[in-house]
Amino acid sequence: MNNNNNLCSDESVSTNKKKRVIIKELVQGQEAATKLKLLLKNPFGSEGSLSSQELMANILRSFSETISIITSEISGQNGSPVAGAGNASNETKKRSQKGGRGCYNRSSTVVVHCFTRQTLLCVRDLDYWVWKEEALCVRTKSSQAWSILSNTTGDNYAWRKYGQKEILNSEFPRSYFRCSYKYDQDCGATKQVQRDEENPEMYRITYIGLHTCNASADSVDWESFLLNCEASETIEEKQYPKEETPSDVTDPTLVSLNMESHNNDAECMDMDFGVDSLQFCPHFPFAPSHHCP
DNA sequence: CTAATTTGACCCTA
DNA sequence: TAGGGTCAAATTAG
Repeated sequence: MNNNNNLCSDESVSTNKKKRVIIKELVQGQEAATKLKLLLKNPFGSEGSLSSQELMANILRSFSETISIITSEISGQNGSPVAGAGNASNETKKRSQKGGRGCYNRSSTVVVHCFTRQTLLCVRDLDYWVWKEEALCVRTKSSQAWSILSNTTGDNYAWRKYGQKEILNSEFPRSYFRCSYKYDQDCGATKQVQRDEENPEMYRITYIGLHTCNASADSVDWESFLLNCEASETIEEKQYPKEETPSDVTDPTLVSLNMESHNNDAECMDMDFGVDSLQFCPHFPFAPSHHCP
């Protein structure tokens, strides 16, 4: 009885919190859109004001955040971003009990999430992003997944590389990263990084799962990250550059900053992707939501 | 010495 | 059975 009450209460608090986040994001998006409108009237802007590209990035971020929250609510993944991810320590125990490597928990492997085709549809009008029309299927555990093209592998998160694979018919290997706090804080976020075939200077980065760790980037960090962006880094030839920690990220020349030619975001959002769990706007360079405690 | 990366093996899905 | 994702021992870096 008490447990039920507590559950209802927790659920109510969680729902209210999400509503506040949604409202906040929409208000921020609205403010950014208003500024953009004024900026279009006065292209030179005032000193200290954000550029149209930065404002556009803010607007997209707000939409992405809001859509992510709403869609995760609808799909019933509320509050537990990655099925199985929260059991990292338990899985470790299971593994050690079994005593073998690569022992998968069948019950936690539920969804094969294919999303490249959807991304292709969404960005097909962009000269800047040219996606190969090959199937990219990511084996996930009921997690959200989204993909970006960027000239840097760094972001505001700390990652630990745990694998690298040669990919069939692909010139470049794919690297696998997990959140550095996977075991400390049961964070199940992972990402895959691979040089783009057609633009070898760019990295195709696929984020899988949401961060549940306390080390996640908030919007303020993201904005400073965006505003402090510098020129492109030199890409190492032999290996991917080592992952930057949150303190030494210097080059976020973001994909969203190259979106001038894309003026059809509404179409992007309204598209019927045919994938129930699709929960992202692929234009946005970072994870659409990091709902950390 | 500790932490991070590399890399071959193992396992799962299509 | 092939291809890709993950593990963990070995190696390297700080």
